[in-house]
Amino acid sequence: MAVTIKDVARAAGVSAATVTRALSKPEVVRPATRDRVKEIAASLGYHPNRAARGLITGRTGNLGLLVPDLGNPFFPSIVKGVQARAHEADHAVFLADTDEDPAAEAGLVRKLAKQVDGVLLCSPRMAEAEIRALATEVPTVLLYRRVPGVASVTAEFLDGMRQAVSHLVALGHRRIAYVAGPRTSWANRERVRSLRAVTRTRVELVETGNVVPQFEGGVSVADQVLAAEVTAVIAYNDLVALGLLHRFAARGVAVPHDISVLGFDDIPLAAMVHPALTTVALPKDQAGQAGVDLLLRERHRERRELPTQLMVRGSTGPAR
Amino acid sequence: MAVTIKDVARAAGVSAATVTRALSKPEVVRPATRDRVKEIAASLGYHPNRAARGLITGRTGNLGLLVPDLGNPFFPSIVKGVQARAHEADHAVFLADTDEDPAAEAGLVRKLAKQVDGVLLCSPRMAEAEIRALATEVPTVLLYRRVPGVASVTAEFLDGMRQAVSHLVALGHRRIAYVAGPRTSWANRERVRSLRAVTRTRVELVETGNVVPQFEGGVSVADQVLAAEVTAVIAYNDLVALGLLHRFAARGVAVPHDISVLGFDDIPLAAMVHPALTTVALPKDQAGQAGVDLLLRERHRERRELPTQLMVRGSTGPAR
DNA sequence: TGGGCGCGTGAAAACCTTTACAGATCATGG
DNA sequence: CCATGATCTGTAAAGGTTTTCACGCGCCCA
Repeated sequence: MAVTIKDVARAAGVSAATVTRALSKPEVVRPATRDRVKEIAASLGYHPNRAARGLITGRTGNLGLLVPDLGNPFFPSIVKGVQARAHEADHAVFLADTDEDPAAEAGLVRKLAKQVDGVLLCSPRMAEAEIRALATEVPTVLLYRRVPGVASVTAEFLDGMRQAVSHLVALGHRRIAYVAGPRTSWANRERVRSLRAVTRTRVELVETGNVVPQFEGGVSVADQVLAAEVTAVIAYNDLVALGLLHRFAARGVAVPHDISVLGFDDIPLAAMVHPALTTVALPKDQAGQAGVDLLLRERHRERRELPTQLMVRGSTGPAR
Repeated sequence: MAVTIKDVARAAGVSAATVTRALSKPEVVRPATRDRVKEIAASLGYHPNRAARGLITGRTGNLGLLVPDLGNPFFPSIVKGVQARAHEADHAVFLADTDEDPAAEAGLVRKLAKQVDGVLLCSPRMAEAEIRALATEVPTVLLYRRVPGVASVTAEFLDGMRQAVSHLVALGHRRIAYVAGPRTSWANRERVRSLRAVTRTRVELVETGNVVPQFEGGVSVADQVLAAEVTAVIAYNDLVALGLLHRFAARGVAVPHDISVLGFDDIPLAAMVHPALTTVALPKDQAGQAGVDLLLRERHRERRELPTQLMVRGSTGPAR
């Protein structure tokens, strides 16, 4: 079986207490003893059993991370950021994919709650009350969602939207469509709000119905967008924008000549297609890292808002 | 604090032993008692502390999953499959992204090893000897790699390659390039092997140097491929193929008119671009699920090989 | 009516670690 | 040389759960 602290203690001729001290607070044990214990522990390949340690310290060294859909390349980027920072801090991360199912979220978190020091909820779709309840049960940091009293990392949507609309306006666009994401998405509501604030007088805004935040969502709503006779369209996210692009191409609509398309997120894919997608880049790595920092430093109510950046590529051009 | 088994026991007027039995082996406790305990446990929101349970049972209810790069959409698909199956079996999953760094892999696994019932190594890049060593320390299942004596889930590369080459040959291609992936990738070696076996006499094969298995890898090697004067190119994976497509478009090379492009994996993205990518679909969800099954059922030496399927789309056509 | 059996339950030990507390050792100053 | 304090180490309890063992009760059969 695995080597325990007792094995080390016996081999070193000391008590278990001395072993644990030698390893976790070296300054309180006599140097000679400490070195001997450390050496023996190493030679035996001893690693403290984290479950046992967690039982007594109440800290597990684990983090939970919830994402709505790993199939959307936006989320893997965040996961990578979380991972990197968590591993630096010697924490492991539990990942759970909720498949865009709001009902599954709370249950998954509660199951994880017992074995983590905190959870990162990435773009959670559940109700605000639920989140608030959860936050009282386990240290919680929200990524891309804001709930009063709960720590969060978000991006400057308003500024991002301003950049996007200014860009389109400068290109002569005066009638713009917005393809809305999931009703349950805070980010979607936030984008709509920003968009309305930013377009106010300069631009006529056409809002479509809500779509699933995926390629298929864009495909399915593309014809409606064309029928709306706009010269530009802003999509809830890049995946939806790519869906639009796809359907436009199929219908022989030239981008950006006939219509300009603008996305949100800046997933790696956005730069790979033809025409490359103009999009508002949101912080991903940084958001993940900031989230972990907040969690580990126990900043339970802090809010961080990271900057956004318009990436101008080939899918936007002068209005027809 | 959290609700413990004692709270439930007290509330139900029974001992802790009865509570644990009512929940984990319901058949041994009197129905009336069992139902009452279950009801009270539920109303109190009791979930056993997994650390404490793990301490005594030696099972943690956790799985470890290692992937080389979550940024490659192939891996999130596998992760989703693993997740789904693991959650069904009431297991949580630790995810670790190694960033294509073979040196980091073993260390990450060893850190995880203490707190999981087993690990899934997805396309591990480390040396075979290292994997064999790891497999003696912790139950291990390999995904998309084969090592003697270690359980694994792979795909029928040979058959997939046969489908791909037959397709190209039928279209009149006689000189085909292969863009190789990482030298450390078993999948790459396997693809080369299959390709050589399958092309033997019918086709002249041109192999390029190794590239990173990403979009950039395809971009960087595209001009070499053109210089090789082939009529078709098979890429290590879809991402590389998309890189080729991108560079070809930039150089004004028409696909599939001037050159046919064929990928491997069938990531969701492959169907979203123009022209859509012809590719050999590898099982992703199923591979993940099969891996979890092998791990949980303790089939420590079993091998499973899942079928592959050529997806013919727009990027392949008759040879010029 | 009494012995035995089986079912259902409780008490206690075990898992491995950390930590508060107490004890031991040693040096120093009186 | 002893008392005092400082430094180091050991003992024991605690954390939440599962499991073994034993006990009590009711029932059946002789």
